[in-house]
Amino acid sequence: MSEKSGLSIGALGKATGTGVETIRYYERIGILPAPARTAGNYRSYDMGHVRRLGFVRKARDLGFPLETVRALLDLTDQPDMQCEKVDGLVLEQLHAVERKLADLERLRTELERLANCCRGGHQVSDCRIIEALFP
Amino acid sequence: MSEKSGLSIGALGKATGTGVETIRYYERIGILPAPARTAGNYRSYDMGHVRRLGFVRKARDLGFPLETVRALLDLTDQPDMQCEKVDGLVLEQLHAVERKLADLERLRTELERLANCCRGGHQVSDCRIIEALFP
DNA sequence: GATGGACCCTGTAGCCGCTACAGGGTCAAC
DNA sequence: GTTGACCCTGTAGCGGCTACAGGGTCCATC
Repeated sequence: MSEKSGLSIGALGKATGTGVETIRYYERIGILPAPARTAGNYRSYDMGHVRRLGFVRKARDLGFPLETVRALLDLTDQPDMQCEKVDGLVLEQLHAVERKLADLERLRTELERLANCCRGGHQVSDCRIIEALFP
Repeated sequence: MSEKSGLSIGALGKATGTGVETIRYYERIGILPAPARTAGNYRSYDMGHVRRLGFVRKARDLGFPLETVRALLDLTDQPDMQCEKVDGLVLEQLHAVERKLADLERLRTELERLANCCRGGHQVSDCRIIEALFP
């Protein structure tokens, strides 16, 4: 992989903390453009790919679904657009996270109650957790 | 569906708030035992099924993975066992929920920061959100 | 007894975002 | 020339459903 300083898929993976299979997957679904190939048919990535994949990783780490990542990438490809849409996508994701947080907090409360209603030492036939789970 | 007062799959679904396809799926993977059949090959459920599926629904609503639900069901089928295992499974799920909560809270903080660093009115080429997402 | 519509049956494929093979090819070092 | 690390394509699997397609059954109404 030394033709004109391109990165191999493994090197790109290391540079961005992404698995090789994931990179190929991103290419297949059009998140990452297909790179040039070497004579031996190896993928050869440039710095644009590193940057783009880094963007994808960060957005994914923030929980953005791939479709939203795709939309964000489309926006970065149109630098003259107004950026309200970017803002909207981020707020939408923030609200999604807040909804999930609220759901999980309810869940935690329920599970704490459940855990406290029986602390072992019984037979299953007598266990209040099991009782509580039956409707 | 009036042979000996059995419930049809649709009736069981309504009684437990479960989709018909989901019930068939639970049967396929062995979460719900296969019921009797009518002369016309319709599934015919009894009160044991209603109770068991209700249990599954409640556990699923609490976020228990199906494999854990299966383990809980196995325990209810052995009423003479000590119930420490039940307690353990609940605590494990509680901890899983707490881990997810911590992750999501970090995410929310990040997203709030991101949302506040640009409030529209720019061009995408100038947008600090996009900037912040590039590594 | 014919018809219509609501329900049911099986089997298979799709969703998301990867991940893990199988069965091969390529490349650099020794 | 042989090892061993990497790469290639293609396909299948994960969890937990959900959505068909292409049929069969049941019951009420005419």
